[in-house]
Amino acid sequence: MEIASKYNPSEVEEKWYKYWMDNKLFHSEPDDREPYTIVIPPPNVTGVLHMGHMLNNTIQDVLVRRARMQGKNACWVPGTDHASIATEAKVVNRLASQGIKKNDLSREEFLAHAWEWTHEHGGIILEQLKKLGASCDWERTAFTMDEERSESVLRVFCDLYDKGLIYRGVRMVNWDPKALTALSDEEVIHKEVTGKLYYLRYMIEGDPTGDYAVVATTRPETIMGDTAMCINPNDPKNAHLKGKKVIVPLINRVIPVIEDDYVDTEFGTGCLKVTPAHDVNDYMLGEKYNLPSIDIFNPDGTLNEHGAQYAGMERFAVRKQIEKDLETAGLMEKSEPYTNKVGFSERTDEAIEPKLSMQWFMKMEELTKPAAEAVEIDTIKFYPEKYKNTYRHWMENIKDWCISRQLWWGHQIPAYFLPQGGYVVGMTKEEAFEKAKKQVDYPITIDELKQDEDVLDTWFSSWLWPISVFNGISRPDNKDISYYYPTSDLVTGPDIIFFWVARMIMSGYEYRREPCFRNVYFTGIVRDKQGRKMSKQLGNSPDPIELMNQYGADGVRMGMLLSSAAGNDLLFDEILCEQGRNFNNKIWNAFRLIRGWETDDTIPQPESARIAIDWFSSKLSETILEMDDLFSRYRLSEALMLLYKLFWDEFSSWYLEIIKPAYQQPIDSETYKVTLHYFDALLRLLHPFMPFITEELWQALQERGAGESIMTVLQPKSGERDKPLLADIEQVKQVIAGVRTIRLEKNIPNKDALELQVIGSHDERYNSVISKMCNLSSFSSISEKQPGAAGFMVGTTEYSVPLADKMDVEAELQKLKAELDYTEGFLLSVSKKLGNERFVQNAKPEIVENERKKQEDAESKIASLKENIATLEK
RNA sequence: GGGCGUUUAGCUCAGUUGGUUCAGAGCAUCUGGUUUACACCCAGAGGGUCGGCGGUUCGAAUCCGUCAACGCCCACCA
Repeated sequence: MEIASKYNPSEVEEKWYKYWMDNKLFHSEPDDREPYTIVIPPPNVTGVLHMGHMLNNTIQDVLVRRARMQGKNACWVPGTDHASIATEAKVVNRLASQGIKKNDLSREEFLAHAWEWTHEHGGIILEQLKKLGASCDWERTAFTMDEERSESVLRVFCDLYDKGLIYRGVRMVNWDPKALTALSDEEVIHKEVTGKLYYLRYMIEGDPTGDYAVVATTRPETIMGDTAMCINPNDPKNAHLKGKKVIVPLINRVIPVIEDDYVDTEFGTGCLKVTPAHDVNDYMLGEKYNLPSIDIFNPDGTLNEHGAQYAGMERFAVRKQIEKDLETAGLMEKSEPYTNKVGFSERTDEAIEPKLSMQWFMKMEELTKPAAEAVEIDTIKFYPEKYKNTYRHWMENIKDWCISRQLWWGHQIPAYFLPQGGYVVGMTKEEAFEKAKKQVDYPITIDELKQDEDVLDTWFSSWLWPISVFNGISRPDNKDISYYYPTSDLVTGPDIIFFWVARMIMSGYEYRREPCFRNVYFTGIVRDKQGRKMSKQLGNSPDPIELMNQYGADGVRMGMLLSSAAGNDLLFDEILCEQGRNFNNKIWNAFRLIRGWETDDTIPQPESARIAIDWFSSKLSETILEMDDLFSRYRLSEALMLLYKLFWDEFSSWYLEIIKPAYQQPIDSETYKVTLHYFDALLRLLHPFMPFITEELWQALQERGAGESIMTVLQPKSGERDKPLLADIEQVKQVIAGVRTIRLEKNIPNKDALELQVIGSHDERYNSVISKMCNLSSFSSISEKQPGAAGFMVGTTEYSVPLADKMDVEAELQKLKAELDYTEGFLLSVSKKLGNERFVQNAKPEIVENERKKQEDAESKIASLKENIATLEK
């Protein structure tokens, strides 16, 4: 069979993915095995795959495939999120490009467009995940707005309402004037903005001298909403204002001066304008002192009728205009450059307007108790652990969650307004009607009930995800939820620890009385190699599909993993995908080599092959143990690197080179058989990381039955480890490397056989290996080094190769002297240590013993080095 | 303003309870090598005052203090 010298991923990837699908190898049903469950962090339904998804899903796939190969019943549930605000924004934009305004459409018409968009773009991302090799149970694909998940959301809403945990009320909320909706605190990003601090003059009412107070503010456009001025009662410099009234500039409205020690006397002039409708703190002052509240903004951020002459203008335009007008009127004392933090909408990047409005909220305090404890006592473990702090801090300072959004795309709130005020909450309109009839004492018809127009925050459906994907809300005792829940691992980014992770933990305890997962692995953020976040604007994000076409899915998976030290941001560099591709090729070619050998039953197994087999068996066991440890700590990057070295260095460069028969010679069948077995084991270890190439080669390794797959065979188990043998072979490698170095330095081609001489203790057992790897003509033990020989030391044993005329005495002397120098220095430091009585007394005996041995070894090494130098200098 | 984290080779990172020749890995670099699996390769080599300073200790990359730089999260000082 002729095999290409380069691995071509595109030929095999599609084939095997289809094979896995056709044979339903990703599908899971409850059985008596131990379950292993992951729910995917659902990507936006209309999103496209980016590098963050690549990383996240590669990790999940590695974990799932490994669990499956450990004999667990692995189930990875895929799905998508309706992403209320993001999707609605996209639909609005598309409509706008067609000249249609959202307001011109009815709710039903708009939703029809939104569903059309969803069906058009939805699921693309799931198809892209397939290209990556994701072994999701596609039969379980869920969508946060499909029937089942929607029912879960409504049920939970009604339930929490009945429990008194959901309430409706007027509160100061974060208002996004572009998206025209309220947002939760978590959706607001505070950014530093350089602006101005304006000092405004508020004339004192009835003061004959024309005296005034000066107020410092960053938002002069809100003066129309002022309903008081506040000073600190203990502030002597403003004491004269006590009990006075002042006049709001430009609009000449009279407002009282109130006193509260909230005011910082050091800031500005110590006078604070109070605008209860447009500032959170002012709102609290307003509540405390019963001040009127004047809302001067329309929902879109323009000024309303309270904006006087500025009505209809946009808020930032007003700021500029009012600055001029104040100057003209002589009411602007001064302005100075000022930097402060302003909240922006996470989605629209619009400056948030604090706004009083009627919204639905969820009480959080009760829910946090079991959730906070679970993480605190490691019932749910965080990797890396540092995020426990972040989590704890948020939990301890939690505020009620604003869950209503003034949008259409999402789960419409199941609350129904009654004709004469008030409302009822029910799963359906019919249910609500039944409740309404009991609640009111006047006759009503079902048509008089009007459902709340608002929808729920997207995260109100996501927070149920680990339960709702198994229908555990609507049918709490079903077979799936009982089997798969609690899920095992969650893989996600730390940026959604509050949005999602924390809330899932809460809902898990509220609805299942159990943790929703055992471990949370937080990935880092994918950045470019200069450390910049990947973004569309910068254009620094490679197209994952392109990458996979270029390097193969396995290559890209490896590239992602290699760069992702657990919990750190990763600086993605395409060169790592190249490394991944090269590794694929290495595996491919090792296979070609093995596959090309003819076997012969009649030839005996060479001694060197027998040693190599024993050694590699131990090496394999050792690696498997280390892998287990690394996986238990989610150090996937290191686990892969370990395998990489095992395959490339230990297996290819050492094992295969030792057992390799001479050119066009057959190999003994015993060695061949074991080698195939090792190769098989390596493929199985590699499979979670590189599913495609390992399946391709596993299938090619021997005849396989229909539907058989490497996916479902077990991981190799670690066996006996012969530690002395492992150590011996490391010595042997050093001897071989020593000879190779001599060849390189003296320019001796590999085909010229060399004589190797040894002075001192040497283990004869491995001579066959050394001879083969070094092309030796003879191996002899001598008592004194010959003058014309190049040498090296391994431990305290000296090896030398007689070179006759090729010898460069000067160079050899220099080398020896340098080594003598180093060893003498080393001996000095060891002796010093041993000469220190306190060391000998205090250090552990084995440490001291070790130092003694080091001393002896160094002394004997120095002796032989000196001897050699003397011989050469003759 | 508070909290957390990071700082080790040119780059990206390991380094568990302080002690084995502990200063490591991969990549990159340099040198030599192509009829005999793989140049997407093989063999070999160079490269670091472990961010600075101070302390504890017989002994510090590791523990403590302090400073610096960078990053992240949280916070109502207008």
